Amino acid sequence: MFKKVLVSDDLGCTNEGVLSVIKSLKIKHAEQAQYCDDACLKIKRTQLDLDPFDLFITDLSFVKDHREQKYTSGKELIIALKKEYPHLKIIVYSVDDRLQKVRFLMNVHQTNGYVCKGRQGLVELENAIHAVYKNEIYVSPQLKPALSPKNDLEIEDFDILLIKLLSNGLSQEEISAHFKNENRSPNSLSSIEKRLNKLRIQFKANNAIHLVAIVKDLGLI
Amino acid sequence: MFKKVLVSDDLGCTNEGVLSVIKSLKIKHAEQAQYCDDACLKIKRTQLDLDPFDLFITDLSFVKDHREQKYTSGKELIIALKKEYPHLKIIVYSVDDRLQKVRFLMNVHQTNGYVCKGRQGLVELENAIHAVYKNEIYVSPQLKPALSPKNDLEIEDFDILLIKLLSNGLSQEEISAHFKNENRSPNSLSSIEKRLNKLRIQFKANNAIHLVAIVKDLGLI
DNA sequence: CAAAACTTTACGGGAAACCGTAAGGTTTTG
DNA sequence: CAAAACCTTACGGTTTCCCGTAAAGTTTTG
Repeated sequence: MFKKVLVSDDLGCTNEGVLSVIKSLKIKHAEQAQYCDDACLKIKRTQLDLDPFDLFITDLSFVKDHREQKYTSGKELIIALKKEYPHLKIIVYSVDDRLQKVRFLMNVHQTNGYVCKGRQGLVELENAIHAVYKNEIYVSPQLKPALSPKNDLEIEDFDILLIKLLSNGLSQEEISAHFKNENRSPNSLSSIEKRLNKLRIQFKANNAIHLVAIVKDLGLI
Repeated sequence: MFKKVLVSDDLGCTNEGVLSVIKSLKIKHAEQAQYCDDACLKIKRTQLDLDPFDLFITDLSFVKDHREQKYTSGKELIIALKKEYPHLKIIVYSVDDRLQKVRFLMNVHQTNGYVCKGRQGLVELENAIHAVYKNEIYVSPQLKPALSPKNDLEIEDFDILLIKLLSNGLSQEEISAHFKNENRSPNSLSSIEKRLNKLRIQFKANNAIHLVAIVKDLGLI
C-alpha cells in the first residue's frame, strides 16, 4: 500500500475526514495542507528524499484569502505536478462533477483518480486508493460517462469565453472589438451573433440573459 | 458540556471531521446523519427519552438523490425543529456565507450559532460549541456584519423575483404581463424598466445580462 | 385638506440584440 | 483542381432594451 500520502483541501474538516480513511488503510504517514502552495512545497521537498509522497489527494477549489498564492486551484497544481513528477499518483476529491473537468484532468493530464464528494464519497475514495495503487485509474460511477469517447459533442473554449465576456457585461460589439484586439478569430459582430444564436438553440435559451443564467447554473462559466 | 450531539451533513467526510472535534471536547455520545429526514427522526425519537440530543450541528445544503425527502435543506429542518423544540441548541455549519441567510436563521428563527466552513472552520466550530453551551449565540467573525442592525438596506423580494424571471428567459414585456396576471403591482413595463435600472446601478452592472450574472454569483437567485 | 414627496405609468427616441439572407473565404473531397 | 461543404463577414429589418421626461396616482406631512 502507499507509504506516504498528502491530503489537500482548504476545509480542515474535509482533510480530517479523508485522513480518517487513510488511517483505516494502515497508511502510516499522512499529512495535510490547506493551501495549494503548501501542498506543492511539501511534495517538492520530499521528492528528493528516500521516501517521497507517493499519493496526493486534492480538492480542486480553494477559497482565496489574505495569503497570496502561486497556485489558486487544484487544477493548476495538478498540471504543474504531473509535468514535473509524472509518476506521482494523484486523486482528485471534489464536489465538482462536471464531465468536462473530469475529462480534462483524466485524459489530458493523466490524473489517476477522480472521486466526487458526496454521501458515498469516502467509500469511493477508499476504492480509488486501492485502484490507483494497482496502477488502475478510478472515477466515481456517476462520472463514468465522462470517459466514454462518444461523449465529445463539446462546447468549445471559444463559446465559453464568449459567454463569460457576456456575463461580464460586455456588449456584443465590445466583444467583437475585444477579440479583434487579441487577434482572435472569428471576431466580427456577425460571427458573434451567429455563435450566440447557436448556443441559444443548443441550451434552449430564449435570449442572451437566459443563456448566461443556464450556463452559469451548469457551472460552465 | 453537551451530552449528546447530532451532526448532519450530506458529505460523510465532513461529518467525520466534525465528529473528531466533538470527540476532542470529551462529548461521549455523538451521532451523524446524512439526510435531513434521518436527522429529524433521530432528534424526535430521543426528545421523549431521558437523554435527548442537546446539540444539533447541521449543514444547510443537502444534495438530492434517489431517496425522497420531506426536508430537503437544513434551513427547512431548522425552522421545523425550532418550532417544535425551541430549547434544542442548533449550530449551522455551512459554506454559505450570505448575510441574508445568516440574518434569517439567527434573528427570525433563533438559531444558536452559524459557523462558516473554511480553513478555520473547525476552530470556529469549537468556539461556537463552547459559546452556545453558555447560552450565548455565535457567528463566524466574517458574518458579524450580518447581525449589526444598520445593515438592512435590503433587496426586496420583488427585485429578486424580477431578476429571477429575467434569468428564466422572460422579456421585460413578458414579465409585465406575468405580474398583471398575478395581480402583482407594480406591473407596467415602465416600472419594470425603472426597477431594473435601479438594480443595475446598485450592482454596478452594465446591462441586464451583467446584472443577472452578478446576482447569480452573489447567490441571491 | 392641500402642498410636497414619492410611486407608478405612459411615451418617444436611440442603442443593442435578434434574425434572415447573401456574399466572400477557407477547407474538404472526389 | 474544381465542386462542394463549411466558415466568416456584411447588411438590412424587426424587436427588445435602455434612458429621459412627463403625466397621473398615491402617501406623507404640516
